[in-house]
Amino acid sequence: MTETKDKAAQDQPATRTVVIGEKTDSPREVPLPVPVSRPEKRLLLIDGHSLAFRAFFALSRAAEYGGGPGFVTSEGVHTEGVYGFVNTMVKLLREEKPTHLVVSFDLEGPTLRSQEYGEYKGGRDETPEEFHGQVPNIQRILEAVGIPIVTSEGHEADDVLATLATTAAAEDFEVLVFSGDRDAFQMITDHVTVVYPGRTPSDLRRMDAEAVFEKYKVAPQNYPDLAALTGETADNLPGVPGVGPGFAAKWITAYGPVESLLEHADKITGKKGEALRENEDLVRRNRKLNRLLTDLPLDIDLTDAALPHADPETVAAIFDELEFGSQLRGRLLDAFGAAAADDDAVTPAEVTDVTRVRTAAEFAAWTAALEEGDAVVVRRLSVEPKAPSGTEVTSLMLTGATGAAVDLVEADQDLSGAVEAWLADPAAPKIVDGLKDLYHGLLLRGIELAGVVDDVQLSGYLVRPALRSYELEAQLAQHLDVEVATVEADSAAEQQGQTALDLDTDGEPSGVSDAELVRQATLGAACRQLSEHLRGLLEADGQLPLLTELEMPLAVILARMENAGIAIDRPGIDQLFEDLQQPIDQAFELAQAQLDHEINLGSTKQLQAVMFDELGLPKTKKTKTGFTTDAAAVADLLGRVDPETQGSRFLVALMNWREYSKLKQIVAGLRDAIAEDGRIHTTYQQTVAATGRLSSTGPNLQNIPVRTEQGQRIRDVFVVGEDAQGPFECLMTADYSQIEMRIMAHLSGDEGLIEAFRAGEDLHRFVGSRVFDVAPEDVTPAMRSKVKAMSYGLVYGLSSYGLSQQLNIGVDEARTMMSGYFERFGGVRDFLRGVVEEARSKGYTETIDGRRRYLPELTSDNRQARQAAERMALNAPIQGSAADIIKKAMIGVDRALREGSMRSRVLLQVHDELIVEVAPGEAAAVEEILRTEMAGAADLTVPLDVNVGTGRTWHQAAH
DNA sequence: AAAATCACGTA
DNA sequence: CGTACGTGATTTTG
Repeated sequence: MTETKDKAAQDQPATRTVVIGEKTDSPREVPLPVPVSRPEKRLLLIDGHSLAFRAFFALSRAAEYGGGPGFVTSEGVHTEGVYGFVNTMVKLLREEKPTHLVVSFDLEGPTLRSQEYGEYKGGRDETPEEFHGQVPNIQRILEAVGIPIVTSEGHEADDVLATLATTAAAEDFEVLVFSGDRDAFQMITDHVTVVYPGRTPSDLRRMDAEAVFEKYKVAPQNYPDLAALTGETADNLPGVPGVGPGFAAKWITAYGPVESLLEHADKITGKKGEALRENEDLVRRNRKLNRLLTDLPLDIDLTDAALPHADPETVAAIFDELEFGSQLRGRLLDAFGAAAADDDAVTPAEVTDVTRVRTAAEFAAWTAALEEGDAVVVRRLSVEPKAPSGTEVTSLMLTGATGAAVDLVEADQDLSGAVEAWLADPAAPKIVDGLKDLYHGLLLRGIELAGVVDDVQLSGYLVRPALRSYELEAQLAQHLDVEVATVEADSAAEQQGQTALDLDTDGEPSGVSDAELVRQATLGAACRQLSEHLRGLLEADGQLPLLTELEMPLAVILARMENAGIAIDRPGIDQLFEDLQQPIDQAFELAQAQLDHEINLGSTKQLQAVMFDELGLPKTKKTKTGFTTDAAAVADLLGRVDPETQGSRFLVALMNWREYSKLKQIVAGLRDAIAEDGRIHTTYQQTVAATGRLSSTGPNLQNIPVRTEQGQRIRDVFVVGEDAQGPFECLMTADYSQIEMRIMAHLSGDEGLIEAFRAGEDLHRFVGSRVFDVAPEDVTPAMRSKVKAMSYGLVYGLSSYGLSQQLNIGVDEARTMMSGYFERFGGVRDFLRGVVEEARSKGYTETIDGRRRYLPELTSDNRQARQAAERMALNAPIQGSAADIIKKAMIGVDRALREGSMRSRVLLQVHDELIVEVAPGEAAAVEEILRTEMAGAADLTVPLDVNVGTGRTWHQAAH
């Protein structure tokens, strides 16, 4: 057994020193201090002018390249520097996570240095006209956010920063200084690090003593000595002619800093020595000028520099004036909302007792040490931190009270057998972090997994279904405020080397370092805590069954579906791809023929210029960047212009080009996704949709075209395939008919709707007859389609305006229609109202089975945000209940297929549809199962109607 | 190079 | 000024 100890303490390198004045009588050791880390007391100091100026030039140049108007408001105010400043500041906050922040600016007027040396910073180009006024705007933003600005009459920002850095370091702050002036390097100590911008202001480098020495071969405190010798062009300080940084560093190493060096100037031979002796005064003056002051009397208390909470409204007002977008605004507010909140993160106790299990005996010993009934956390232990889904599991970290790392690839038969038996043992409780992926990854090795009692991704998703990520570390931060430090890059690399050696000598498994093992075991332990925490929340809200009876069983089914994939007709898809090229070319040429210059039909920007300027077509709905050219707008324009015009011909060509290009793009994507087994294996995302739906990626098989004839050709290349036992008989599709409207009927209890479904009539005809007050047989197709649009629209929170747009009718007519609808189906209206009301007071909506969606925006002061949340509140219980129902159906279908020992298997789910690959002779039984299980998945006040079809292809199987 | 925007496919 | 998604091309921003 190998126990690893926490290496961090041993790895602390002794402070390096460098010697200067080697050739003098009194050589000195100068330390290269190692930066301290004070995550709870980290002060960021920014040289405001320096940052603004760099940002200004970077963005001016970008604007010139782009040829666009760049950063100018409609009033002609330039904002390059302001934008760049805020952007970089936010980036600094995100990356460096300071707890305190101060910005310093130079003041107008003379400084000590310019009095000393009239040409100081002379010879610079005039400050560009456009830059004027940008610093005051930056200061207004800083004031609005509440960030202290410190200046000092007669001194430069760098002196202010140096003074603050010194004061703060004395108070044990970790200080980060953002400055584009290399003179700032002299501030570097163990407590002070300079963040120095590279070519662009956002390319930031942390310069500590080591980095300065690496680059200039002198310790930071001697950087000014070096600069005094070489001169500083930016400050208009000439240096000793012919002396560059190389020689300067050599001299300093040999003879010490400027004063000492000049005393020994006679010892330096050659032309350069001569030059030095001739320029002694110059060097002394340079050294005097570049010395930063650290004792200015400043009027600031560092406790006032704690990161403030920005007031969104004040920020919004200034941003509006400067015409900045919402992205930057959001990031700024995020930085000042989030930064203050996460500074008290807890570091969990490390699990340092980790065994690299190599034999079955070792594994038995490890499992024997487990407490009876205690769940073990099982996670992938991969070298690649983010392996794509559907990759084999090669190694595992098992965390109980202690950790066990198992390399499944290197394991001998005995060990494999023991581990596999344990993994498959339903009586050995396990907690996982991503059941579907783990199950799938093990399945690829033929390993069964059972006994899983919790998946923290799924429980996290049920608790908070709208998070961006359910990655373990994100959830630990979110729920437990726990942070597990990453392994330092160099110590990791070092240890990698060690294990690589081990591998050669005594067959050490997996190239994972000891430090990384400790980290992974620690994450495992934290994962169990998270599991307990989330379980408590789910229990309290009565949502535990959603986890244990819905999402977890489903994860296993999804893993098998992903693993199965769906067969593709190779020659068919190749043929289809080729066939699509000709109509694309033809449409392109037709479009091109209407113009006198080349066009890229894929460029919205070019399309806008062509359509609205050159061809003079009427303006469409506005988008953020101009006018829309989307399909609805193009169709609308086509109906309004003379078909004999260039404009009309162009639009027709554009529509065709888009249709065929889109299809070709989809076909290309599918073709590229075909695996070696001739099948496409999508990945289902079980934790992304806020409503509880699944989604499908890589490729998305839930948005394969179906509406157009060409689209159906795509569904024809999805074919019945085979498995190890031979070919299957056919594909079978089963879908719910109008499931969302049925849920609406159930939830609303509206008698009219319920009657419609119970009678089994055509829903839209039935509703149409009520709304338009005619007999069902007198409902015209036009009436039917209007009613259909409205019924579906209601599920999405459609407004009368939206309905009028959709149906191309007046708002008045739409409004009349809607009130007519609600008059006949009052239950629907009451339900929709009630849903929003209840969600507003409770803060969340619920599906029939209790799946929640939180909508805090329902009480927002911002009307747009509030109304958007209201629409989500209308839709979430309906869409979410439908999602729950088909998930239950999938579990039922799977169980029934297994109980019947059938070979047929579910391949795909498309929200309200299942696609099954049917084995020979099983078609009738499978159809029966699909109908029974799908229809029986929920007990609503209306029946669930299921349509089933079969065929050799997905298209043919549709009904 | 990464992020945002637009457009468009599905339920 | 209709919900929920994912993908790809182009443009913008850095």
